[in-house]
Amino acid sequence: MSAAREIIPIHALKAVCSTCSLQELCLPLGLAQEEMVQLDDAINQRMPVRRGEALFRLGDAFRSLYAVRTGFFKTVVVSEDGREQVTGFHMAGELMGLDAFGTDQHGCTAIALEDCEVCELPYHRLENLALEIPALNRHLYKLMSREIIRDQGAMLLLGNMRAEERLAVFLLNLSQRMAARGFSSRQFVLRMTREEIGSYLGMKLETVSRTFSRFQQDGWIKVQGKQIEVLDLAAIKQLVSGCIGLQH
Amino acid sequence: MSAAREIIPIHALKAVCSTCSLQELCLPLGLAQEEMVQLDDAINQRMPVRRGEALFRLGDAFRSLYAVRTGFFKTVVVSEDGREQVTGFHMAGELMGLDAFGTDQHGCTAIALEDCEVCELPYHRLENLALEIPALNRHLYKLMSREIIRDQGAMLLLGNMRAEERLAVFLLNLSQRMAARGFSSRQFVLRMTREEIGSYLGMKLETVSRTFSRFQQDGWIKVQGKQIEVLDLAAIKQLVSGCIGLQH
DNA sequence: CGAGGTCTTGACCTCCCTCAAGCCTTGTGG
DNA sequence: CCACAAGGCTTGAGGGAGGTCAAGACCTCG
Repeated sequence: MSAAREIIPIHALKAVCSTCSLQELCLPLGLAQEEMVQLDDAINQRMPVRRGEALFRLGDAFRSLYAVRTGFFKTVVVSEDGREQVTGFHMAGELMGLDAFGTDQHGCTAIALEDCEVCELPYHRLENLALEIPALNRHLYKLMSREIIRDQGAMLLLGNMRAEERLAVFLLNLSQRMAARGFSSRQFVLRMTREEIGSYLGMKLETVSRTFSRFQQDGWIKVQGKQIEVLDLAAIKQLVSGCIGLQH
Repeated sequence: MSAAREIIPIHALKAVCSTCSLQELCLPLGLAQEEMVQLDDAINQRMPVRRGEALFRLGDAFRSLYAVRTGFFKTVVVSEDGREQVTGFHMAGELMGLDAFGTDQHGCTAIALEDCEVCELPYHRLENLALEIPALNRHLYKLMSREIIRDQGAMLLLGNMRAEERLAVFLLNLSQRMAARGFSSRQFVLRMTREEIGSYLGMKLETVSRTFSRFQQDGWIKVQGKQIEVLDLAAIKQLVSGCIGLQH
């Protein structure tokens, strides 16, 4: 955790929102050009995080939000008796730490599933800037409420749906998020293990594996370890139709 | 709970935070006296909502947050195929609508489980006031992040815990929230049906009923329909120990 | 007082978990 | 560069928690 924070990029480039390719997906969405330049000043340079490292941990003092620039994170909540629940997977342009925004402690742990880069958004600067730029303040509200809605979708998924449906929702969601970032929506690599998928979806890793196999037998997908190819999107959508699922 | 309703002053005035008995639980928490008076101006008079009525519905234009003054609400998300997931129960001092804050549409439906009164907090006034009062703005952030954490606790509950544990967490949580409002933590009336409890906890109403019966056989609680008496709090806590659960 | 909603309880069944064995992939050190 | 270890994945067999279906009791409210 502390390791990550101390590493400084080699040619300390400052990340700038105003030229970032992710601006349509990330914090600056909807800001005017001049406001975005103000935001640039409030953001710390790109920080690398190595695979397996924690960006922050549950209970850490909350100082900053983080935006994923490249790579893939999971966030987890751990109960006292050691049960771990994955609460989300996060890719480029998505913010982490909103569950602690305005408080003094992080409410979950964020772990890099591959080598990543993040932008750091120090809270006090962001707060001050938000008070000056109403559009930014409103956008922060919006991002947080979107997170609430996402979590409520996850509750519906965990509370009401069967293993097949859960995994279908998961695949569809991932596929859509890949597409939104300009990657193929039909072929992608899972960055997380079966166990992590299972934890997120409330099922055991064996059930995840079996369900993948069944989807493959049905000709819906092709699975080769972490490599997924979607063959019959319509069939998967059919299964999920009527579910609310995991909008991100 | 119904007792609370009778406390209402007869000369129905404009709701004012600065004199409200719920201020410690509600929006004004942490504001200075003068700031609270400003907040008074931004709040609409008490609105009654009849049992069974919707305060707002999923998809409705978002115009206001609502604070429960008296009574009891559920919020639900309904998927297209009609599956209903209860996402929360809300009692005096708790805000509803945060999942839509800063957006233009409500993300869930809020239904009164008994005759209720709410305070309406129009968004545009709240937003303007928040830009003037940093403490209020920060408190709004905090309320939203608390909601996110609460939902993540629910995810852990739905994803990892067995029926017994879920119901124990539910009872404990309710008991604590009653206590925080000055009601008995040992005896209370469930305002929701078994089916609604089940929906919230991701189990069927029969399982809720059976689990209540088992708790009663074990001497942990006494159940008479909706009337619950907690007999052995320690045993229930024991069952829940190590779980994160549903902080509110 | 009766009707409809709510709750309890029983019997049965199914989906998913558990346990186990073996294979595959990845990374590391000789 | 290969070998081996360790973690990750798949698949099978069996069992159990909770779902489903059904019947009847109990409220509660018009």
